[in-house]
Amino acid sequence: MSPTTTPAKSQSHVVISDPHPTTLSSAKVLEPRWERRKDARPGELAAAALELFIEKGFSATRLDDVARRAGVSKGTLYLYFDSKEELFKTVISEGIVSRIAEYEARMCEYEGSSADLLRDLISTWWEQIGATTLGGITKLMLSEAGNFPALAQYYHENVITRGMGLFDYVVKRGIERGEFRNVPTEYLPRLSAAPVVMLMLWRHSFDLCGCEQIEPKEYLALHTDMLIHALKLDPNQDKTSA
Amino acid sequence: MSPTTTPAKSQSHVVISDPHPTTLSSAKVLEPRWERRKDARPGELAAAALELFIEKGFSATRLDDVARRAGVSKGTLYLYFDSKEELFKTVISEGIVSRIAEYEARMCEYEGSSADLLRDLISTWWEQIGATTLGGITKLMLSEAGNFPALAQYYHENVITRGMGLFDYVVKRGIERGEFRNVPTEYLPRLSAAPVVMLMLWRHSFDLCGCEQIEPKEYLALHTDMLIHALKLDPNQDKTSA
Amino acid sequence: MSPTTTPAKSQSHVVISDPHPTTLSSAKVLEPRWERRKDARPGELAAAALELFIEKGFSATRLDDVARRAGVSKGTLYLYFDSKEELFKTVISEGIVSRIAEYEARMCEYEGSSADLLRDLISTWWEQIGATTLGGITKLMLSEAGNFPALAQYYHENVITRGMGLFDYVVKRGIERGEFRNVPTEYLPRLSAAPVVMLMLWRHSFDLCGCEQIEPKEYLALHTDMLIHALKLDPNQDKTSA
Amino acid sequence: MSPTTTPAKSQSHVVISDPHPTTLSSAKVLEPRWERRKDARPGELAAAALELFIEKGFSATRLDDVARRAGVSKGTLYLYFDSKEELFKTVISEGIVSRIAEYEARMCEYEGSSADLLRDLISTWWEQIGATTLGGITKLMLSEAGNFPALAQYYHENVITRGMGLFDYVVKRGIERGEFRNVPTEYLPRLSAAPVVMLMLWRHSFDLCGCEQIEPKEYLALHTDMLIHALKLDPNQDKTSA
DNA sequence: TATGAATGAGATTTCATTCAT
DNA sequence: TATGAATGAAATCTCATTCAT
Repeated sequence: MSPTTTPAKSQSHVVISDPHPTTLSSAKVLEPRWERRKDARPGELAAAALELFIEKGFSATRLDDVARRAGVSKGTLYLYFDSKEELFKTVISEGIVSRIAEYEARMCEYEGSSADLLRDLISTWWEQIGATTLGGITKLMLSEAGNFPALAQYYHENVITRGMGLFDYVVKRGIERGEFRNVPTEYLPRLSAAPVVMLMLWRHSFDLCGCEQIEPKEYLALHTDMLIHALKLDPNQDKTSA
Repeated sequence: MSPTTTPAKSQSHVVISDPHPTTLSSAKVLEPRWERRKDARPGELAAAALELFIEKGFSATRLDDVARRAGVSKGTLYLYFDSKEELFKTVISEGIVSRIAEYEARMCEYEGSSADLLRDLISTWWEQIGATTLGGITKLMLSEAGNFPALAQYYHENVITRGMGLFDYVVKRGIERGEFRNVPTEYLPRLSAAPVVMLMLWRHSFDLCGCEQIEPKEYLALHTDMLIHALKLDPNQDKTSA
Repeated sequence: MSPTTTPAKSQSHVVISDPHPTTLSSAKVLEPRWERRKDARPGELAAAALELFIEKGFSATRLDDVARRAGVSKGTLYLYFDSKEELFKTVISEGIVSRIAEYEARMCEYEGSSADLLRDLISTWWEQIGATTLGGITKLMLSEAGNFPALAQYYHENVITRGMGLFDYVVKRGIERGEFRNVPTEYLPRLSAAPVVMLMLWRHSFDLCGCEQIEPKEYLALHTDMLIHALKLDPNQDKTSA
Repeated sequence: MSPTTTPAKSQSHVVISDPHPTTLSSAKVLEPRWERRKDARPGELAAAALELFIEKGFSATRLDDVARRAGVSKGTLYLYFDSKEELFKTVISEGIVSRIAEYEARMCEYEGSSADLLRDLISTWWEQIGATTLGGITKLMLSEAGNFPALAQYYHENVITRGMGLFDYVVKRGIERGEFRNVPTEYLPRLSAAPVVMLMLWRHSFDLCGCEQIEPKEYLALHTDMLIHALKLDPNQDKTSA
């Protein structure tokens, strides 16, 4: 369901169709204000829903609240979404508007050192993904994976795997080019990403309760430093260790 | 509410009482019918509830299901817990029966190298915490932090902070004893723990949907290796880098 | 149901079974204390139930509370009463241990003036009935009349009517003996009794909420005075007025 | 919550708002099906609830029944009232829309004899209050005073006290103008009102069970006559008696 | 398109009643 | 006789969904 098309109800396949990235992430659209923004509606609704789903979880979110936050009546929701579950699926799939693709492209052209590429990846990821709505979606999906296995699988394939792919590309590039130690690469992307993901989750959970705040800049800087250190070639040998 | 004491209702405060983690494990009993009365009950109920809360989340779990899984009637739940929310709180605080304390003690006496201690910590943590119910509780608490801020705060103070404390101890020990690089330690424990926590979360979310399985042994071995590598002293200089 | 006979079960008329008369009016019995008072049980239970029914009404009273107040377990109630409703009926019928009969007898022998007899009736009634449990029962029965019509009817016949009968006797005696004005007597007893009844009700309702307290002595004194005044013969005529 | 305003929920305070007594009268509407939506709703619901509360008491009344009697679904009740208790409070406070105020005004202007004023008060009271819903509310409140002390207090202050005030005014007026005996006035209003109140209660309790019916006209006529007689000056003396 | 009153299925909670001990 | 854990039917309350306007 694209926000720029007519509201097409009841999408076909189990999950997700047609992600049109631009809209979900930024719900406030930039029309001339004199005109009651018409087609922005579904996007606004989804945005409101997403916020609440992230805050409270799927079940605990009432459509009443979604409607109120979106500033419409409850009935209006049903003009655009067949059911609460449909809304959820839409919200998730809409959210998957990956800059991942953009970044994939950018990476291929990169010519600097792999360490620098890794640095860039981590900081860019945080800025483009972790700190945006996508961070919340990940937390949401993680919480609801048990209740929406198909959706979770879809999310895994389309977001997680591709996200990991970015890391995979960098570390393999580094190893192949002799810049990094030759560590086993199966879990390396996950390990590289774990702290970034944790930061995303933290921000949408304990951080909210006035618990300990994490300073992303410093936290990620240290992570990057450690990671590169860990991948650095052993100075007095060209073998790897384990 | 300890499973071995008399069922005391309405303990609204969140307190760790009498940790008997074993009771939170298996709820399925294979009696003939409905004749049994003991005071293993509260523990059984809590165990059943915990399982479901972890699987489906708090709101999505119906008390009907909890009762069914525990093999009792719905009314019985109210014999031991004032409300669903109370049940949730109990389940969380009961679960926090940390081996953490045990491990804290053990660590102080440790005399080997800090690298070995770190290795030990990570593998022990996984075995004693990550792979047990506590792992699920963490996922649950992360999901519900927004809905139960007080409980989340409590959990943060009593579980997360102390868990991080273990890592804190080890890395500081290593640095002080000149075994590790002198990296800034503020976020070091988090970074060291992040991959372990991610593994816990994974197991209770995407792992369930038949997504990619992670082999804890190997995953953690790599993490440990990388971490120690990252902390290793730079061989031919006494300075640190950043 | 006489209070002085042996507990005869299953009396004839529509309602009521199993009254254990001796006990209800005074629950604390006078056995040797060394022996666990056995047969006092049902009476104690009924007494506890009565108190609560009066305070909270029938539906709002939980058997749990009755048991607690009587100091027994809930199950015990069922050893003596078939159901909550049965308990209610018993409590009502037990309560009807009328001093009315005694007073009826006393009245017949009275030889003084009818005004004095009226004075005596009012003050005695208050002391013997209004101020005792019977007052509460009246309030209870009035509240529950809609839910227990048969019982209400029974109560009407056996308590209210006979109580009114006392007043009826007095006023008719006064008129017949030329002491009182010849007013129509159909509603005279009710009118004479109304203030006394209101006092009973008040004590078991608004009085409890810290509202205005009524001083029975003075209140009833004024009532008596007014009543006698109202019945006094017109001084300068031997006819009646209307 | 006034029946003519928008249904505002959660007015926990007990306030007299916008008395439209007429709306509390007939709940039975004879529509074809379930198509009607207006804002006569809250009034209809309250009316249905009141009837049942009076008949059966608060606890014994099921919201199911209220809904059925009002011809709506159970859920609809919660559109207008936060809880059963809130409904109760609303019903009580709504009911208190006293003609008392009107009568207070009328009384001040009265110029006839105090005896006539008293006559008028009694008959008017019966017609305007006793015979209307307010009579039932009094019975209800008396029954539930123990369970809703705050509400009872409120009722006492706003209804009972003011009602008594009417009688107070008349008898004091009579005494001051030398028309009545100089009796102590503290309890005089209560005594004057007691028979009228009893009549109200009777109608909503024993009267329903096919017990003895009371003919209001005659009953009240006698009461009035007696009362005036009792207050009449002693003819051949200017002193009072006691 | 948009509303929001109304619905009804289903959730949580209560409590009279039972029954093994 | 007495207990109190357990039950299950029924009550209160919630909320996704519908539909007349």
